[in-house]
Amino acid sequence: MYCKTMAETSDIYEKVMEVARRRGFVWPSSEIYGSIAGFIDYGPLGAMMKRNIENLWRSFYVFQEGYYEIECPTVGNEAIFVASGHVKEFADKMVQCPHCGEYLRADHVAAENGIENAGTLSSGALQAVLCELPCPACKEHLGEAGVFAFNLMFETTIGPGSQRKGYLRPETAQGIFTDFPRLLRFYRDKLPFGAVQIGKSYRNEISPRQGMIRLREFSQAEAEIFVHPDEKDHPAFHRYADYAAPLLTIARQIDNQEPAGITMRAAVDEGLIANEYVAYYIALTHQILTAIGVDPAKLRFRQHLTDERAHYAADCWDAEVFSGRFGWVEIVGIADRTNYDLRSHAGHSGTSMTVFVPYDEPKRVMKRRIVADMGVLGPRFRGRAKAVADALAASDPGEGGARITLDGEEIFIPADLYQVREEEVEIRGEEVMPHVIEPSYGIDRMIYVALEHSYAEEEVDGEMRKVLRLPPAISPVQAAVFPLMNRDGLDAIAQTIAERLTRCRILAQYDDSGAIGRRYRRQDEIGTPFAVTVDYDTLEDNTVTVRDRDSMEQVRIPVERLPEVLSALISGAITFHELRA
RNA sequence: GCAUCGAUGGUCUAGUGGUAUGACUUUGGCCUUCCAAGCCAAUAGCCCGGGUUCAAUUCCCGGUCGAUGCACCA
Repeated sequence: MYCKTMAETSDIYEKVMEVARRRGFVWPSSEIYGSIAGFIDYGPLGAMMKRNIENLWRSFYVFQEGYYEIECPTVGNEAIFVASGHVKEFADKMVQCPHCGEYLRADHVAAENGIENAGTLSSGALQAVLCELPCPACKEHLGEAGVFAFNLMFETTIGPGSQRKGYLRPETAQGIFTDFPRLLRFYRDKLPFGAVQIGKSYRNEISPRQGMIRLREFSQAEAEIFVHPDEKDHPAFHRYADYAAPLLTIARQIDNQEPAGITMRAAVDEGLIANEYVAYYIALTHQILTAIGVDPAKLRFRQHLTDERAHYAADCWDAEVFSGRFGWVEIVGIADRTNYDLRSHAGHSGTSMTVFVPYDEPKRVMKRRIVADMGVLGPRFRGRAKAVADALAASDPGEGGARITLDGEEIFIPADLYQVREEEVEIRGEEVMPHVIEPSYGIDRMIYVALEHSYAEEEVDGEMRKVLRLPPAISPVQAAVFPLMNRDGLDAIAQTIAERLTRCRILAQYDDSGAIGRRYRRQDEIGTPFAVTVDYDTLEDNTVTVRDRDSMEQVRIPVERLPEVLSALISGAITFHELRA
């Protein structure tokens, strides 16, 4: 009865999650009261690994790129999300069939019945259309079933009396946009600049059934980079110009082709990627994802199809990682969002969201000014005189006078009530509304794919060895320290070594329980890259063995060199193989 | 959200209208000079709520979580 292929594909997920649960990476949240789908706890090792991944991300975006991190509340007032479009757009119009109780997407039912532009109809219009249509489940007429919006944002109220509506943010980005004027000051009024935020976001998913992949509370790492709309060349593009990444362009998707490895320079030159900024962050993302242990052979960058991408976006690429369980999973979205967000917030808030960009040389232009004769206008228009003068200034006067419109009333102003002056004005620059380049990372998904891709089973002496081949930089524990025997003072030496390593900020775990082989296996399973063993030779010459998780090979080094050697191994400054040589 | 199926120590599992099998793990002890060795012992379990019944882990209903299909996925 059960589909065998499904059982096989879910294998890797089951295995990874079994280890993750048992060893303290990921747990169902509030398990003792019954967990709720879409919420997870990170256990001790998971929380450590998550922090390591976030720090690796920081090392790129904050340290390399110089985009400072900010931290905004997860609860935002309604106005933010009205402006961002989430209140209106981040919702599905739904209808419940009065006969069978089925929940349906109202616009989909309409579209299936040949209604044009069903997706753009208002709730009221949909309601009218749906009355006569049959429920796709039970075929009865939907009748007066009410169309309601199911918004994916969690709603809350702020303050006593619950007067004020708030939402849990569905993305961290809005906090950066709403701080734009402050950030602009912070970066001393110059483009380009960027800000990043790592934090929780919330989406009340209808049916989150994909474990760690689709969560209702999840962590994002987002960067918003504000650039001049006409200057989308990245100042450090040379860093990734020759970096090749597998690109699944729109054309290749239409032709059903595989992604092609292509350098960023070529991709921009050939117009495959909209600009250097987008290309730059595609390459940087490739670097980050492979650094956390994603298999490069299972990584691709897929360009959003024209109808898939938001109408305001100039270009959008998803970093997709292949999961044995979920297929190609979107991990990162990299979009050129143009000035959509800033324009929207400027409009709704009335706050200027522009940057004054001075010209190299101030421009002198002849400008025609229309100056009203207030001495006459004042008495004639009284309270409206100022408005008339302003309208006049913006008008285009004809021969005998100017026609202006004020409060819907057309007024003719004779030419003798104003002067037209041709003046030379100096223009020092212009107000520019920046465009936004947005790389947006799903941290939880990064953690899952890092675990899945690093999970390995191999046979050693007839026994199965489970090992997480995590890159040392993201392994929750970086070194294990064992006494070969739990006696003859070996244990005391090993404990001293473990303490010394932790003082050097290498997270080391001491373990003297059970046979040495068992202890190696325990650490293999949680991805600890290196294990130090104190043996009887240590008593003679003060050397210990360092064992490499992946090759299970060992090398002897003096105890005093341990912090230095392990640090180099963990940072990748040297490889274990080079150490052995 | 609907439909089908499932849920037994930490993990994987056997089984049952009369409180539960085995293995692994874990802890303590013995042993052990580098990859889950051996011996002894201990800890620990029937998803939650209601119903039927003298008695429910088992049967029924509802819920939660998970798998699958449909729907959904800004």
